[in-house]
Amino acid sequence: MDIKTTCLGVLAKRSATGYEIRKAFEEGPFSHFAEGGFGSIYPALNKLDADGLVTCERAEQDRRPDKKIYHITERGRRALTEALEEKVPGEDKYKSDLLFLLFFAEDLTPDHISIVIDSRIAWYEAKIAQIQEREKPAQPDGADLVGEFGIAVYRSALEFLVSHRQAFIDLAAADQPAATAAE
Amino acid sequence: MDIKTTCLGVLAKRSATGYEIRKAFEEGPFSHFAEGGFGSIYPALNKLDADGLVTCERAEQDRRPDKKIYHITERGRRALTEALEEKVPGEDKYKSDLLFLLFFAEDLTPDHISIVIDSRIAWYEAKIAQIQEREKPAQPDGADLVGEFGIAVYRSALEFLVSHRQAFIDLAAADQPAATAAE
DNA sequence: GTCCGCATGTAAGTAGTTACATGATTCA
DNA sequence: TGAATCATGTAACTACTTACATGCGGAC
Repeated sequence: MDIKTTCLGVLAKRSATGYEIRKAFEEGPFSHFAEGGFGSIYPALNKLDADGLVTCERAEQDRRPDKKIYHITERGRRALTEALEEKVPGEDKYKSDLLFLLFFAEDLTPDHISIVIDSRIAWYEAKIAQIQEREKPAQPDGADLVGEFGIAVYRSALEFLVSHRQAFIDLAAADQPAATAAE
Repeated sequence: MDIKTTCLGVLAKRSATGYEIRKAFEEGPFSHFAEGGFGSIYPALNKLDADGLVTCERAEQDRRPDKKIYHITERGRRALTEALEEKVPGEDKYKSDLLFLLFFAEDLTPDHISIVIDSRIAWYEAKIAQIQEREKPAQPDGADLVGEFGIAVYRSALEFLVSHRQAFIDLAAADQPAATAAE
């Protein structure tokens, strides 16, 4: 999804400033599939405004620069559903730097492999905890179900890493006899 | 990973032409985390050649245009390991269009949701089957372990979709009483 | 006789990242 | 006094995608 659509997605849930949209990309439930810095968010909001998909409300603040609170319009909502319905997302490339790296485990040092795997394990644990923090309502909505999806996938990745950690390290150790002997 | 590094990754496993690299991105074990069309592969190979990270062997062919078979050099191998060791991949954004779409299940039609979920289920099944086709050696290498990782993750995503398919469809149906009534 | 696979490339365009620029407030 | 948070933006750059250009061979 492009940055305009993801901004529209955040605004469909609640009105927000560019700054808040960025926080949503970093922390909230959007952090699992959206990203983007100020350099892409602000131009995107300006374009959405020009296209009439959002409106901009200027809010003066005490001893702070003005906020620009963006609200989604009816046309914006329609544009979002159209963007979502227009294509069936056929696949998700992992495009995972971790898998790419582990693919070449034989060519790396055991040290580096263990650092990488351990930090990823910690990251998965933190992510799962973060999603679980939000209490589940009796009647879950799309966001809740997507959160459960995330937990299921993160958990299986986490378990795999925990159980295969040593195997990857052994691979790295086995293929570097020269380096090990030299030191 | 950028296109130059992924090309280098393919060439680290075996020498190949630009055309074959693209096939590797589409079919082989690289298809899980690498992608790129001719428009990015050929310029990347030229740059790698200019930088001395690969060499280019011209192979004449019977009644066909010349092939350019690229081989990785020692410097290329070093550049690859350096690229892999230089940063610890801290996270993997799903950047998943599917999750983004399901997040807004309430705003979509039950029909669209079911099409999307069913096609994704079929895709996961095909992917898992494709990875399992390669027979496992007694002594698995990085590529084999990464394949198992992929299967574990795909399988948990698949199971989640199968078991929550109806819940997503119900969400879409529940929030569109006006549309349903109007028709 | 038309489409698919093999084979390589360029040019124009899109999208997004990174770095820069500004400035007040609050907390340690 | 220095860093972090709030707050918005621009300019330059990087990287990749899409469309175009060319052409033979083989299968249906």
